[in-house]
Amino acid sequence: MSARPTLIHVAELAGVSLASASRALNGMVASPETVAKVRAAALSLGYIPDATARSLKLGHSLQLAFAVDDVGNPVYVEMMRAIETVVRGSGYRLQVSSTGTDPAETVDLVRSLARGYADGLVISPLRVTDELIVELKRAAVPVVVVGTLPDTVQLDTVQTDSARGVGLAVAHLVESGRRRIGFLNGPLDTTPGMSRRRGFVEAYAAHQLAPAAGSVQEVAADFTVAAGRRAALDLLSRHRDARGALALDALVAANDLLAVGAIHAALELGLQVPEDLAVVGMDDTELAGFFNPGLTSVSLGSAERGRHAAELLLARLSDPARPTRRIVVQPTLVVRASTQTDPTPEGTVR
Amino acid sequence: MSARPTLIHVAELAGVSLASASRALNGMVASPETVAKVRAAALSLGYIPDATARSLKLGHSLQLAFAVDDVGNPVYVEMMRAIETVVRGSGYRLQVSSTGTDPAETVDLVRSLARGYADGLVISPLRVTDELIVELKRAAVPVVVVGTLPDTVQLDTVQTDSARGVGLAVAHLVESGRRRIGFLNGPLDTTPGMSRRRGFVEAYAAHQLAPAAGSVQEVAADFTVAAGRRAALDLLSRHRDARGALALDALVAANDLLAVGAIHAALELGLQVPEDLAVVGMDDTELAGFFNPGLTSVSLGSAERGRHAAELLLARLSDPARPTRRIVVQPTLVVRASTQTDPTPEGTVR
DNA sequence: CTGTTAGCGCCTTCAG
DNA sequence: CTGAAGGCGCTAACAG
Repeated sequence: MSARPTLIHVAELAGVSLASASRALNGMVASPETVAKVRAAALSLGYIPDATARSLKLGHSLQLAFAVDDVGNPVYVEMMRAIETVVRGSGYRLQVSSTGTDPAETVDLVRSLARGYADGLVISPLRVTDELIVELKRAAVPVVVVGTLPDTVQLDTVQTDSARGVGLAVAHLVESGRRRIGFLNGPLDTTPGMSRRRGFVEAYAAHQLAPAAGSVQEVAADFTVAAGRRAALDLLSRHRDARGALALDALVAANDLLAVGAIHAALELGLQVPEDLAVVGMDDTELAGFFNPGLTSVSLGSAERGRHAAELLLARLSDPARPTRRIVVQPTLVVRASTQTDPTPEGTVR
Repeated sequence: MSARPTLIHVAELAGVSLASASRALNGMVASPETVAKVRAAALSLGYIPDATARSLKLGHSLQLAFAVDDVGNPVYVEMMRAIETVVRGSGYRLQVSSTGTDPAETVDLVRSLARGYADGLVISPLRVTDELIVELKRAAVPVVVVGTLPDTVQLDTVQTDSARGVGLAVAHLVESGRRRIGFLNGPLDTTPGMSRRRGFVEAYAAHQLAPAAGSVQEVAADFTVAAGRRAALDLLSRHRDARGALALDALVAANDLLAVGAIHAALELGLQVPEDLAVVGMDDTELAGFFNPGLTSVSLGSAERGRHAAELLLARLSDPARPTRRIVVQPTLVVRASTQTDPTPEGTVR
């Protein structure tokens, strides 16, 4: 393999100058025969323009980035699809980065991404550290945050009221006749974990639910099915008496993955869902619709949030001076079989 | 906002030369006081080095790319995690691109990605067109393909024998006493679709299964749950007589997503899984383990394939001249509740 | 240890 | 319509 051909080689082979070659390939003014010669030369050499050099010269890369903690979570996949739908056609390409749970990694990623590799960034961080905020603000390219930030931070933001979402879940369970409601949360050092906990505590008080013996709250190690199963196993065994009777009749999980883990745990313990234990998830991901039993879930409008985020980013890209916006998407409840004991489960598959 | 500070501004403010500023920031030889001055200047200006310029000069970006048709498919998530595990620590960062089903998009992506934005690429394409192969071969950076390529193509490759995988599934069902086995495939213009079909036809012949009335094969529109449900609905209704009796007692699905869709369809029709219909998936994704009922699935070693792909890529990066390798990962069967009528379903959650 | 200089590959005025 | 020349921001020789 010889070295990659550059525009110089193409120009030489075509017998024209570098400038003419560039113009010919980019559709600028050039005589038809020059275009033909240059095209032929480029083809025979297998010439591909260097994106890096192009970006440096042009000042943009036509790439946008979407950064999340865990692409394995379907909620981010839905967001990504929505973002991509908006972005496509505007000439940008989207690339996804999975940052992992380490906040330092996220900061690191933002730093490098936001300086050259992408023209804009949508980020949905689980853990918002001060350092991350600093980095987000000084990023060289526009950043849109999907999630909650301190009010003082001036950044385009799309958020949801997940505390209210938990409230919807609890209210639905209370209406369905459940009173001994447990809460399966994710890590408390995350923004979603914090706000969901607040939502649960408030709802618990509002409905005057009596605290059971032992805490009805359990914190999973992360927002995954495996962690949800383990935490649910702990929570459920803690609330079982010697005869195996369960002191809990419902569970609100902080997201669908945890909810699925919880259902799995319940089934392992020989419990029936929803008869013995009703389960509500959050995010209303595709998973909720096709799981068995169908999972009642609080939609946090992930697709809508993604769409808004992409639109905000595009808008800022075309007008860097526009005032920052903060969009709030309201949660809605989607009822399925996991909380319905009557015989008509809503076999919806979307 | 003023223009972004460059290294020149830092150097000026620190009262040193451009070169010294560069050296000071990159930890090259420099006097302690120079380092201090430059650091201070950089900090006060909020200087961030331009990644594009750096890449152009250095000739590499320290970024690797993983391109798949649909990041929504958990099999790719597992591959990605494995790749990331290998790549991390070698100094590269991984970015993911979801190309969508359009082969032209994929070609386009390879073209741009493989010229500047990344130093290497792992790609797992569903549809391998001649044009894609051409593009893969002429890519300016090393490419590793996860999937099957024509034998003549000289590229590092990691593949699996999915035809044999289908064979394992059919054999298991036959051993479990099933004889009227249907096949739920993905699109036939995809590499996996083609090879799985071959596997099914061969297995069908090998076990001397009698063809039922009407085709026992059905092709879903794509490899998703929704498409699987729809196709399964078609297939199952076609094999039901007027009294509702099912002429099929088992289904092999081309991946876990289709299998889940099929189970959903079966339940909608009032069938019991596995009593009325046993279902086998492929890929043995996390989904298979926590679905209800647990999904028997043929593992195609997605994590292992990802690991191999990453290692091949790293190896080629450090030695571009090494001979190309072709690694084959063998499928294995993982039995769970969806094919077991006896009362001990293997509630495994991994 | 430091400053000067020459590019990385490309696009784009500016003259011709 | 074409060619020559000047950078985009950075790093790596090369002298001093």
